[in-house]
Amino acid sequence: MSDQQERQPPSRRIAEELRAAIMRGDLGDGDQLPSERDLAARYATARNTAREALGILQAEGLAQAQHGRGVFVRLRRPLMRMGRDRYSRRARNETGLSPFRIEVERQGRTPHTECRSVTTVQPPAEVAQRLGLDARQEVIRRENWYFADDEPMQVGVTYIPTTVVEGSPLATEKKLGRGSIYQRFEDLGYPIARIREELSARMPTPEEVKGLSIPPGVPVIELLHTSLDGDGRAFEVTRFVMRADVNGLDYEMPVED
Amino acid sequence: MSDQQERQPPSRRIAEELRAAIMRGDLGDGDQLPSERDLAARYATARNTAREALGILQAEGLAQAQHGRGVFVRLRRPLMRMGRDRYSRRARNETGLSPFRIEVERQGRTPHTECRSVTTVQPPAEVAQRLGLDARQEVIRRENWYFADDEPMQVGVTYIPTTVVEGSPLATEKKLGRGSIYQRFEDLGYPIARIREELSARMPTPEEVKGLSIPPGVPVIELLHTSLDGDGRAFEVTRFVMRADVNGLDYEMPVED
DNA sequence: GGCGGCAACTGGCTTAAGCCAGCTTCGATG
DNA sequence: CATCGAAGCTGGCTTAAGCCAGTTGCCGCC
Repeated sequence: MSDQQERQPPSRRIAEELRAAIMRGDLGDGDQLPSERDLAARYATARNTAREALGILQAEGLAQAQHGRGVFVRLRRPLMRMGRDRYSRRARNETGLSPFRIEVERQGRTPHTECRSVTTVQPPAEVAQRLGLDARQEVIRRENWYFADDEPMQVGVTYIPTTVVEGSPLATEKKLGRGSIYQRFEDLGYPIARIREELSARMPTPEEVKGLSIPPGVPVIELLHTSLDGDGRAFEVTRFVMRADVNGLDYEMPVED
Repeated sequence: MSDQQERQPPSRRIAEELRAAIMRGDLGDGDQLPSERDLAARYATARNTAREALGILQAEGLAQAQHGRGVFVRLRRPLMRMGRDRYSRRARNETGLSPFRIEVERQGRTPHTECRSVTTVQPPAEVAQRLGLDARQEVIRRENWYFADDEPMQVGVTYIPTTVVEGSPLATEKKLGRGSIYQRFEDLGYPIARIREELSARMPTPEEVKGLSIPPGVPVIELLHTSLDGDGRAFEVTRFVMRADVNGLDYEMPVED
């Protein structure tokens, strides 16, 4: 044991040894870690100290506890690659699918989307700004949940100026039938030509943990998407919250001069 | 107290009440939370139970403990917006600066970059793949650390095929003098024309926590960047690890057909 | 062979008590 | 007025013990 290790409190030292075992591959995806009681005996320490060590690994996203079963190395999962191409007309025309469905099917899973509400609201300030609206102007708010094999992957809250969707089922209906929302915008005279995507990452709120079934130690990616037509008009803003253990972004694009 | 709250263990209920106070704005950025001992007295509970509650908020990125001082609401900081424009020749020519420096100065802070090593290595598999190399072919590896006002913001490990930088200080020198690495690539016959950026988010490793001074409950954004020239040749791959509390990405781009 | 119950495993969470170490504030002294 | 030391605040961490609740495996019985 190195000098640095010697000075560490036992909970951190135990965590360090378990982490090293995971990193070396001695403990692989899905493998069970020693129990709290087992570690306590093995390291001649209190059960709570061992439990603290396991908690450190969970907070780092390396392990996941299951009540009554044990603590397991968290599975590293293939990420869904969400990219610019998901908005392309070619992708839409070839498959008739929305960007999310394309990617889920690419992974051999069954996509399923659920619109949970359609309301008329005043937009958040950052949304109003991107839509070029006065904050008092109301917009249509659609809340969509995205699943793969019944597993929640992300949630998207879409804001659309009422003028864009007057008379369209987009303004009133949860169920829109098959096809992409962007085909509908095109039919309404708003063909998507440019997008802006602003990304950040943070820890999920308890509501997001619950709604998206996010394991401990897993952050979310927050993606603020703006759609613009050929004239540069923003006609839709969507705030996505994506589980970071199953979602990634993948952009390929020219460098502007 | 609602039925749901009534059934929650005390540590979660205390956390919930503190979280609500933060969300309501009753506790603002930088405000001190009640101490462990104070909460224990107030809720007639054990100090460790109160401590557990504060730990929940730290894990969510809402609070930060300081040894001997207290627990404080974590500051929400303005994000540096890293985007496609950071690679543009116009931005480079107008400022003579690298993309990182442009953004730090935009925030009124002092940028500072430090190359910590230049070595020749065999690339990781995912890097070899993106550079179109056999994994046995060696590449130049440069490790750069990026600071704003002496605060570490991100680290980037750059891989460049040796053929691209033969005879260039890029292959051998830590200090490159003023100007952008992409100007040097242009001078070497590799003008950047396209980029690919693959993004994900995760919790940082202990080494990253230490090196980047990441507060608890703050994830990192991992950005795998590939630079391509006009012929579609990849000439550089950089893996960035960015503190998610101070970095965000911001892309505006045409939708491809 | 299937089913149910029980024992033994597991994690979830609390308690009371304690000691260590960092930081802040206040009072005494020069 | 400045400095230093002590007291009192703070968080870091452990201990021993305990009880609750979920899961699993095994054994007995039908």
